[in-house]
Amino acid sequence: MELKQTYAEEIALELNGLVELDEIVNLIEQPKSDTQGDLAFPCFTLAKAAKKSPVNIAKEQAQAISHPYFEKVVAEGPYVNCFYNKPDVSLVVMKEILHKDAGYGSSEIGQTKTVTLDFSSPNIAKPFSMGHLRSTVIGNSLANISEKCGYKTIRINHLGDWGTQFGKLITAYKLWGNEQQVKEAPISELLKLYVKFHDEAEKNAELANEARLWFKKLEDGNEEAQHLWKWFREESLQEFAKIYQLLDVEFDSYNGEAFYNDKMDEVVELLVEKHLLIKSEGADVVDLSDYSLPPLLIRKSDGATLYGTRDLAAALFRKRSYQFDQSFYVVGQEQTLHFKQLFLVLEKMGYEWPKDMVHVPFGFILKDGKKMSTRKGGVILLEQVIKEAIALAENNIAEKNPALPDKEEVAKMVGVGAIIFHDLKNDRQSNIEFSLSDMLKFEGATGPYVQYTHARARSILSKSAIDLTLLNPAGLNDPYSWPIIKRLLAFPEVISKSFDYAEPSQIAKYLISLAQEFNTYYAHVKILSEDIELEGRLALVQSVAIVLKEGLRLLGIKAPERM
RNA sequence: GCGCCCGUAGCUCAAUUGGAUAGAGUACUUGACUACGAAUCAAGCGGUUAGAGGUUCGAGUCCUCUCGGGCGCACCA
Repeated sequence: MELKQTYAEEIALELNGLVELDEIVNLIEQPKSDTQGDLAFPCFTLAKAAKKSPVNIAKEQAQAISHPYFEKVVAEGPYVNCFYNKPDVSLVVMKEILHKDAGYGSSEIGQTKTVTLDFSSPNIAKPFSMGHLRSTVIGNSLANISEKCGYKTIRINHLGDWGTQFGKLITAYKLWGNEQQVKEAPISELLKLYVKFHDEAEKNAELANEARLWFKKLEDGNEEAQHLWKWFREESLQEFAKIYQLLDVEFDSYNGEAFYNDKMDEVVELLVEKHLLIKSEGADVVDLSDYSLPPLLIRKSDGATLYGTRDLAAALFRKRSYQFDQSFYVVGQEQTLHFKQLFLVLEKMGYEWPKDMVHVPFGFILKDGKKMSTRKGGVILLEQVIKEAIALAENNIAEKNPALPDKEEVAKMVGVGAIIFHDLKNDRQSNIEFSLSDMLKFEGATGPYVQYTHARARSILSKSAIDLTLLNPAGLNDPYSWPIIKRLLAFPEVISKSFDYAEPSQIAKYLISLAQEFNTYYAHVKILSEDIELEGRLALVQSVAIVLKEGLRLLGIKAPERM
C-alpha cells in the first residue's frame, strides 16, 4: 500500500508545482505520537518559496486535502497531519499480507542484478571467534535481505587458509607439536601452538625468520609444508562445519585465499603492464601517496605474496565469474584502510566496477573495553557459547512447557536465535562489550521474545474453529489493533531501508516493536470471542505471525510453532 | 605524530539520517495468571544528550576546539 505516495500526490496537487513530488515524499515523516496522526508533512521548507508562514501553509493544505483512505487531515502548527481511515486501511493491509504470505515485503528492486557477499571467512587453524560470528550473522542476514529485494546473491566464504600464519604454525608444530594431540582436538591444539609461537617469538627473534622461511617453502610447493597445510586445513574445516550447521548458514563458494595462488601471477603482470608496481624498501608495492594513503604491498622482499595480492586476484575472479552489480565485504572495521587501498588500486588499474564494491564494516567484540586478541589466547569459543545457550533454552522448556514435542530441535532454535538476535539488534558499527549473560537473556528485547510472540499467535490460530484459508475479515477500528496495523504497513519500507544501509538491525528493531504492540493487544483484547469482528482479529493475528516469522527468517532465525 | 570511529537514564542501547514533548530494554519498587501461553502485560523511578563555542526557522544528529575511550597506520589478515 502506497499511502505515503498517495498523500504526497494530494499535497503536490495543492502546491501546484511549487515543489517536486519526489521531494514531498522525502519530506513526509511519521509523527512521534499516534495522537498526531499517521503521516506528517512539515511545511518549514516551503515558507520561503511560498512567502507565507509554515503555520499558514499547513492550515491551507489541511483544508484542501481529502481522500477516501484519509479519515481527516488537520494542521497542527507547521505540520499537516494525516489520519488514515482505519477500517479501510487495516482491511487492505491484512488482505495483502494474507494473500502474499511470506512474500509480503518482497520487491523487484534487484531483479536481473547480482550481488556477491564475502562474509564469515574464518582463519584456518584458529578457533571460530566471536568476531567471526558477527561477520557470519551480518553477512548471512544481508544475503537474505538482498534476496528479498530480488537480487541474485552469491555467498562467499573467503577462508583464511593461506598466509604467514601457516609459516608460524608449521614452525611451532615442528618444534613442539604432537600428531596425536592435534588429531584429538585440532583447533584447540593448533591454537595452543599458535599462542606459544607468539610467546616464544617475543624472546627469540629467530623464530619469526623461521616462520617466514616455512611460508616461502609452502608457496614454493615444498612437500612437507604442503602436507601439513592440507592436514591443518582439513581438520579446521570439519570444526567449522559444525558451527555452520548450528547457525544454519550455507555458502555458494568456499574459495579461500589459497584458491587464488595460481591466479596471482596475472595480477602482478597486470600491475607491471600498467606501470603501477614499484620497488620500495625491497618490496613490490602500489603507491597511493596521491590519495595520501600508505602503499598497498603486493610482494614481500622475499617474493612471497600478501593478502592484498590475493584480494586483488579474488576481486578480478569474482567480477569475471559472477558479473556482480554490487560486491559486499562484511569485514571488521579495523580493515577499513585495507579496503580503501584495495578499491583504489583496482581503480588505478583502469576498471570501472570498483565503485560497486562496498566494505561493510562492523564493530568489535570487546573484552573489558579492549579488542580480543587471538595471539594472546584471550579468546572465547563460539561453540561453547552456542551450547550454553541451547542448554539454557532446554531448561526453560523443561520448566515452562515440559510436554512440548521436539524439545531438542526447539531448544536449538531458541538458543541460537538468542545469540543471533543479540548480535544483530544493535547498529552494525558499534562495538559490543562481550557479555555472556546478555547473550543468554531470553526476556525483554531478545530473539526468544520475538519467537515467543510468534508462538503465542500461532497458538491462538490453532485454537480457532474457523478455516483460516477462508477468512473473510472486516476492517478493524479499535485502539489496540491500530498500532499493529501501522507496524505491518511499515514492513516493506523497513526491508528496503535495511538493504540500503546494509543494516540488519533495522529489521531486528522493527520486530521488537511489532512484537511489543502485539503483546499489548494480546493482553487487552479477547481475540477468540464470538462476535462480528472475530474474523478481523484472526486476520490480524495471522498477519502478525506471518510478518514475525518472515522478519526472523531475514535475520537467519527460526520461528518455532511452539516453544 | 597522522587518520578513522565513538561518548545519550545506574547498566545495554534507540531516536524516522536536520524536525514536534529525547524513547525502549534491563535493574529497582508495585500490581495482573478461574481470558486465548506470565519467556507476557500494566504502573512508578530514572536526562544539563561528555564540555564549550558556531551554522539556521529548528541540532543528540552538521562545523571548530577541549576532555575521555577505542581502532588503524610496510613486508600479519
